[in-house]
Amino acid sequence: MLDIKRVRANLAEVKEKLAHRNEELGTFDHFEEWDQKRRDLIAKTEELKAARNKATEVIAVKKRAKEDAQEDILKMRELSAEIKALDVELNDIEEKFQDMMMRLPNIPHESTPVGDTEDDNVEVYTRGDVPTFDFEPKAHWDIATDLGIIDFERAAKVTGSRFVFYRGLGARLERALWNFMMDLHADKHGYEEMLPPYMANRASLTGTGQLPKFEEDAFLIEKEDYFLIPTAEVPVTNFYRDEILSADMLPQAFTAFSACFRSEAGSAGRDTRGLIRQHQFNKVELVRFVKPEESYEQLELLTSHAEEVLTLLGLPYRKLSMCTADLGFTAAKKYDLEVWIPAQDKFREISSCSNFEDFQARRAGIRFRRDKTAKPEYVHTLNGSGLAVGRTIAAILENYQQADGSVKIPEALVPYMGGVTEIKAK
RNA sequence: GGAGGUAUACCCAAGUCCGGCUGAAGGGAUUGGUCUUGAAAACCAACAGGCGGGUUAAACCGCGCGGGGGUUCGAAUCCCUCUACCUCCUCCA
Repeated sequence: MLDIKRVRANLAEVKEKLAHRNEELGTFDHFEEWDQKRRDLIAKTEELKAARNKATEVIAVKKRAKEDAQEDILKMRELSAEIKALDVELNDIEEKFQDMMMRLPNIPHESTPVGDTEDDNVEVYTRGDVPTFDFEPKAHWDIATDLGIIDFERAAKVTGSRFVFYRGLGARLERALWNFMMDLHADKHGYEEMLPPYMANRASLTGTGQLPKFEEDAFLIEKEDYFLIPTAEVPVTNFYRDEILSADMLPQAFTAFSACFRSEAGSAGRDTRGLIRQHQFNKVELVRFVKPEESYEQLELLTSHAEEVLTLLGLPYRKLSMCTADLGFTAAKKYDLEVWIPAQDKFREISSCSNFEDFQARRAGIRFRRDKTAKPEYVHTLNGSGLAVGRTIAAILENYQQADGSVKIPEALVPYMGGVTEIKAK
C-alpha cells in the first residue's frame, strides 16, 4: 500500500507515475474527495466521542453520589445515537477508501525505465554462450517424454491439464536441482533455510499484494478460506507480519523451497505444452527484510545470488530491468532473469527479483526500530526466485540435449544426482 | 470429530461473578540515577507501546484489555460470533 500522506501531499506526481503502469487504477480518481470526506467525518465523530466521554464521567460521579442523573442520561441517548449514525457513515467511506488504496500499485523507482509495453524492458546484459546444435534441437517436452522422465498425459488423467508427473531420473533431477539451489543459498550466500506452509490465509495474501486484486489467480480452499500459495514469498514475507523487529536483526535473509500453485486464469492457450506454465511447480525463493536505505544495493545482491545458480549450471541467460508497464503490482523495481530456451529460440523468464520498498511492509505491518526509543519504521522487503525449478529443468533438457536424444547433466549437479552424468533413453 | 478451559501492556499477573473515581493493581525485565576502583546487590526514578485525527512542531483529542459485532447514557467486565492456544477423549501420517 502507498503512504496516504505521501499520496495526499504529492497527488499530481503520484498520478503521473502510476499512469506509466499497465494497471487499472480503479476508483483512484476519488482520492481527494474520499480522503477529505473521511477526515471530516473522523474529526466530527471524535469531537462527539470526546463530549460523550466527558458526559459519561458526569453521570458516573452523580451515580456514585446517589444523585439523580436521569436528565443527563436522556441527553446522552441522543448524543450516542448521533455518534452511531456518523460511525456508520464513516465505516462506509473508510471501507471504500481502504479498498481503493489496496488496489493501487506501487510507485516505480526512479531507476525503473519508463515504458508502455514489454518491448520497453531494458536489457542489462547477457551472460553465457548460447549453444549451437548440428541437429534440430527438440523441445523439452519431447526430450523428456522420449527419455521417459516426465509424463504429461497421465498427469492430465490423474489431475488435469497443466500438471505433470516426473519419474525416475526426471524426479531425481528435480530433487537434485532444488537441493543444489538451497545448499548454494544457505551455505554460500548466507540465507537462513525455511520450509513454509503451502497454504496461507487471506491476511497473508493481502500483505504481499496478491489480494484483493488478483484473487482469481489463486487456488482457494473454500471450506477453510485458505489459499494455496502461489509462491513461498507469501508465507515467508508474512512470517514477520504485524511485528516490530530490532535493527540488529536486519538485513534478514531467508531461502525457502516450496511448491507453488497458480490458477493461470487468463493464460488459456499460452504455453500449453511443457513445463513452462503449470498449475503446480516447485520454486526456491529468496526473501530479504532490510533497512530502507540499503534496499537497492540489497536488490543487486539478491539478484546476483539468483544469477549464480544459472552461472553454475552453465545456462545462458539475460538480465532485464523491467519497465514501468511490466513491473507487476507490488514492485518499485524488478529484474527478470531469462534463460535461453533453444527450441523456442528465445529467452524465457526463470527468475524475478524485486524491491518492494515499503509497499508490502505497509500492508503487512512489518516494522523495525533503529534503537530502543526510536519510532518504528517500515522495513523494505525484497524477493526473487532462485530459481523456478520446473523451468530450470526445461532449460537444462534443451540446452544440454545431445544428437542421440540423451541429456548431459551439468557438472554442478552430478554430486546431487548420485554421480549420474547423463540421462539416456532406456 | 467430542468435552472443557484460556486470551489483559515487553514478560508474568490482579481485576470480569455484582458495568461507572481501573486506560488498567502488583511483580519481573528494561532505561536513567545514587552507592562502588569496577561489577553485583540495595535504593531512587521513568516505563503503553502502537494506530488514527490534529499541529510547522507541540498542545490537544479519539481508538485500544485476542479480532469483529451487539446491549447500555456508559463495557476489560454482560450477550453473540470468529480466531489462536491449553487439557482430556476420539481419529490419524
